[in-house]
Amino acid sequence: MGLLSCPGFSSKPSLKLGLKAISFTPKNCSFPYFFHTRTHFIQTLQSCNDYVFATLTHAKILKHGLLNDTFTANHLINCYVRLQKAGQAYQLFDEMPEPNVVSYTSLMSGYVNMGKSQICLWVFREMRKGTVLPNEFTFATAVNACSMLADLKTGKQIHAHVQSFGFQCNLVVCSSLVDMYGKCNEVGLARRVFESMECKNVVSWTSMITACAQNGRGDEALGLFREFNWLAWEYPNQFMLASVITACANLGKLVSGKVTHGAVIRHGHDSNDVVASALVDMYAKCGCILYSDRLFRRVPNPSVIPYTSMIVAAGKHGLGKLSLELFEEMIARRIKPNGVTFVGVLHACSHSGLVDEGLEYLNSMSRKHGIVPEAKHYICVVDMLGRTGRLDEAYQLAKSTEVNNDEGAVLWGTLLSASRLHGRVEIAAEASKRLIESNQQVALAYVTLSNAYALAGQWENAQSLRTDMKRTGVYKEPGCSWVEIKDSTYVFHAGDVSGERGSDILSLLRELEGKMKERGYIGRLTGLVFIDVEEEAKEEMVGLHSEKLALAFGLINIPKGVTIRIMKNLRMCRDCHEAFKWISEITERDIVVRDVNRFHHFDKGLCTCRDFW
DNA sequence: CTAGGGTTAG
Repeated sequence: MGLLSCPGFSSKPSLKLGLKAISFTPKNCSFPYFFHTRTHFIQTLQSCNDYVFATLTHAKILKHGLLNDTFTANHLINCYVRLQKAGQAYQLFDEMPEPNVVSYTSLMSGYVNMGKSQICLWVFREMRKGTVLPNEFTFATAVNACSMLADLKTGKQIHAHVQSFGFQCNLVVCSSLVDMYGKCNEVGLARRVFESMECKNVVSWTSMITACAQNGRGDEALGLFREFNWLAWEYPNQFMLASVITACANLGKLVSGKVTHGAVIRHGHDSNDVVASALVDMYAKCGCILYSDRLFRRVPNPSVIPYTSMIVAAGKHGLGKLSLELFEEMIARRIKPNGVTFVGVLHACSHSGLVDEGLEYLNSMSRKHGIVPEAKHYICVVDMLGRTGRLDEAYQLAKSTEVNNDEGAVLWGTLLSASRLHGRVEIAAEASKRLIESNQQVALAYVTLSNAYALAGQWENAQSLRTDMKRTGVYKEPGCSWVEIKDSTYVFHAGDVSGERGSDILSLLRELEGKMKERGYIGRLTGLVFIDVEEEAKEEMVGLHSEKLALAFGLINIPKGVTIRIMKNLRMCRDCHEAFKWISEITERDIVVRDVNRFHHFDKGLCTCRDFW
């Protein structure tokens, strides 16, 4: 046993005094001194929240010769784990003569809680080499490590393991499996585990709802929530509500969002930070930035999470200055920003044309805040430079950014959109090449590049790309928009004016355009440029066309006072936000604009930021 | 003694 190697007490003379030294007097000892039995040690360890105290207790346990006792040592491991002392926990574990399943599991959960899931899995593998058998706690922890890492392969292996050990009916193990599959974007597999469960509780329902909400299946999430409420076995808690609000946000369902907000208040979760953040985000995504602001201002002591949500919300609405003010306010309050906060700040700069400020913030990240910029930050900056037309800088930065395959797709897709927007064909070609090579967003790469060629008047190139696409069978799935009116959803496909009331819609759009012009808006709702090479090409060019159709459709059919929701393909920046505000005023209706697609529908048609700058 | 769920971005 490496007793003396444990830090904090190796040189303490009292060690040599032997057992007699245990009769401390209250005078020279500020902590409970009446340690005669194992139970006392354990009670002390369970309530111990101080590292020095833990070390002292460790020393005493050692003196009593209780360190070889697995039960006592396990408590000590847990104590170190609670104090985030991975090194101490591991050392102690390593010196145990007979670690049992609890020792292993405690250590594993310690690593997961400290964000070292990889090591957790290593401990698990080590355990499997020995004779100690895992139990349901061990599996839950190992699965949890896989979800943190989004490691589907290992997750599946452990799932198989779970079955061979007969834990496939365990509530907690299954909940963590549902969560793991959700985090790995495998909603189908999550659902399968969920359906197989004989008994479910609020946690397993939350895992399933979250799996849907985080994978673009908001409707399914809301359906599950409805089902859960209908069963009425348990009340939804703050975790579940936060996920449901996220689902509403992603669907642009303002009314459902408000209803959920009501449930939050009824169940007394309105003081919860994360719930408040989800609400701030939801209102912003549903177009109600004023509600976001009001809500945010009511959070008593906002942590980094509500601040970040609000920074992002303001940025989304083109209120870059407000985002930056919030950031500075946060710093002044000594709240530490995290990586996501900077994504929000950079994103806000990007969408308000605050390029120099944005670059300054990027530089300050590691210098002032000790956060090393990652690919996601560089992607924001590439976007920011690209939007303003500083394509060469954007390209240089993109080339020097280290990315994995997924990040690469976002990075080069961002650059591709920007170069198309500014007619930089050569950079567009390079970006498309990289996208196609990485085997991601291939159709988008083809279509966008082809459009870039077409815009630059290089028709042969545009045409040959189209031919290539046909030959290789690459197909761009057409996008669509939808508008929800009461209980019905009306779906529109791009460029489709052929509907029942197509001509009505067009004439109404012209009328609206006229009214907007009167108020000084210089954009156009109709008459977008078609560069018609193939049918799918239209989609790329007229992404917003369908919004306008949806909008017009709504205006024609809906009586006053009904909420119209228009979704898709729109990134809010100052000018388009204004435009919609005007439309909203003119028509006396709430208008909610939602972006459904994850990738690259920046600045189409109405939302051209160049005009603003 | 050890276990599961929530926010923010692209």
